[in-house]
Amino acid sequence: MINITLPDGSVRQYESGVSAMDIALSISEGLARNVLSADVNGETWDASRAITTDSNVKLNTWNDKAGKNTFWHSSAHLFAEALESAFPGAKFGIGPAIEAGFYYDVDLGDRALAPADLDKLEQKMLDLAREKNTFVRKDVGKAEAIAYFEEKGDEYKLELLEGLEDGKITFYTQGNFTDLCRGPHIPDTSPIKAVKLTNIAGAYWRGDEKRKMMTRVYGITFPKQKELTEYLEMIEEAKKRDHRKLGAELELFMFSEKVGSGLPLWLPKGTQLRERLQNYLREEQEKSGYQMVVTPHIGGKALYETSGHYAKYGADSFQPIKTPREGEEFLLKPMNCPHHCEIFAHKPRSYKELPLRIGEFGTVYRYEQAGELHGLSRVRGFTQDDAHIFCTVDQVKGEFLNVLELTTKVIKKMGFDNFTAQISLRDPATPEKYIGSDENWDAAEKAIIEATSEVDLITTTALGEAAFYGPKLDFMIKDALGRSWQLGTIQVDYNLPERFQLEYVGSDNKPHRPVMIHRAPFGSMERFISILIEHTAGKFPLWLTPDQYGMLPVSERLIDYCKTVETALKKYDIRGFIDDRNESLGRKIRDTELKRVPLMLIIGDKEAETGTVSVRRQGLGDIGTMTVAELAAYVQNEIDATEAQIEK
RNA sequence: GCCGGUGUAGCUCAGUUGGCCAGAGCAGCUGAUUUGUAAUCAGCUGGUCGGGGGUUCGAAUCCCUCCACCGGCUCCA
Repeated sequence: MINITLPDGSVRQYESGVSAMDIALSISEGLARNVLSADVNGETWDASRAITTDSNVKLNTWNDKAGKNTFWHSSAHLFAEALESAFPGAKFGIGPAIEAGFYYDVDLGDRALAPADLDKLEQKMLDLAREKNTFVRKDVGKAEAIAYFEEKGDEYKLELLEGLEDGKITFYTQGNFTDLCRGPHIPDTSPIKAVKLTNIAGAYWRGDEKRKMMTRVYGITFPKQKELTEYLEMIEEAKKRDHRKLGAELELFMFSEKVGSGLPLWLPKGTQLRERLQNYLREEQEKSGYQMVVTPHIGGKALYETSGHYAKYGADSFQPIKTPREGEEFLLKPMNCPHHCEIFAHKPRSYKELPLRIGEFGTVYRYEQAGELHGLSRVRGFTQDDAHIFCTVDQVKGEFLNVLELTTKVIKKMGFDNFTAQISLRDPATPEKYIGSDENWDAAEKAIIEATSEVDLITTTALGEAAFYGPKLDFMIKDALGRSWQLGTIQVDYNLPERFQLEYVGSDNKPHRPVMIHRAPFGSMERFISILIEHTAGKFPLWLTPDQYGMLPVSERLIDYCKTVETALKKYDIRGFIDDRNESLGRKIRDTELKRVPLMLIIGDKEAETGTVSVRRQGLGDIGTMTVAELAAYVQNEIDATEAQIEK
């Protein structure tokens, strides 16, 4: 008998060789029907695989991430089976599960896959799924595995086999398809009830552009048709919210071929939004002890030689700007840190000044590859909500706490409630890859871990993801559609203080090297706004939106009254515009609704006589007649409610 | 940067077996209308068909090349 420990801590006894499926059956038949795979001592296994030692077992269903992964990976095999039956002789690369669904890289030789083929393949997958074929795991020797794929003529699988150790190779077979695969898989194909092949794209074999371009087919599957429908609706909604589309419609920003790709031009509405956001961040940072600075958009080449960036990135960056005088060269600044280092270095610093927090909305330019550019999320010129904190090793933890508190607050204020972070540490196996002393690294890593554990923040830890110059923390948020986005970072840096020979005088009257912390909670204004647009679908919070109201007179003769209301609202810091076009009220409402202006103030003779406005809320409709003072209270109340939300 | 796709008016889109002056709706302008909770009516303006080169009697349509954008790949100090 062996002891099986379940996630709730309960321990049950079973015969050795029991499978996760058997365990599920012993609990309930319903559970057994839903089991897709099981985590056995932290490793995901087939539900049918025999367990022979005392183990911790967690049963994975569709509701678990691991369950979905198993489901989608098995779906990739099902796709491969369908593809092979339609295109005999197809060769297969890799076919993993991804965040949403799966893909499979295939080589069809001279044949091409057309979108019309996808419909047929989806149907074929459903037909095969209904056959309820079991996924059969088989251990194979390396020689046998090689013989199988040589016979099949699949050089990709042969190449994958080269990297695998004899004795650890497994095949999985379902129906007529056998694949080299570590597994695990779902018990059989029958739970796959809804299939959508979403996209065909090119992808290099092993991500190497010198190697063959394969055809990558993306797909997603579900145990219920309804879930597929919902997923497709979500994709549609995402398309509607695309910040590139909304940015153009709401006249927030534009691009010009003449100005250059990846260089956004901010239009008046977008500028209002962005400045309001910056002002808010600036105020919050000043409250947290930051001092704002402004530095130029270019810097002498020597600055980047000192920082080391020129050696590392110079060739792939915007090339130096030359002056009429011989030999002078400047670079567009790709980051603000060297400038801030110079600010630190401009006078002798005392330990009493630390932590010294230098902040800047610093515009930087990076020559991103042409194919990388994407709306506002990936651009060549952008503004970081940047700051550099110069402090002692002992102060690192406190500064992390300070930044975490600040970031949490501003992210909440923007209306995001799903906020997490990833801690990136050294890979302990390769200490030679990192600069800085072990003691400093240990202290900083410990400080980050402690700081994150002291605040209410869900974190994951990734070993080996640290930069060579220090550990870091990356912020992630989920938007209204459940999509994850990476925002900014906090990064400890031992490198630049060294390179710039930065020093402060300690209480011992001796020079010491400060630690530098880079931090940009949003990452960049551009990228953050792109996320905010998609999160809110262009319906920005009342405090932030460019126009809070549109005033819509029923007739042109009411424009004078509108102007008196406008003046009155200005006194309450409520902003908006008067739609004085000679158009019907219906037309004005429609246009204002589409512009996502939150409040429509409808002005007719009744309102003019009684000194009121009739208020319509975007997306909701008429919410009643108010005086200016009542409207001001309504607006203030909503803004205060946002603040109250943050305090929670 | 690589693979594939797309590029016609400010926007959304018609228009290719190569053939009269390249079309529509919306937007814009002008006029009429003075409007009560999601599009008032009429007239008018607007395009070197992404740029350049070529084939042809003739090119939006065929070829070459460059650019931009889209979907991926790789990359992201």
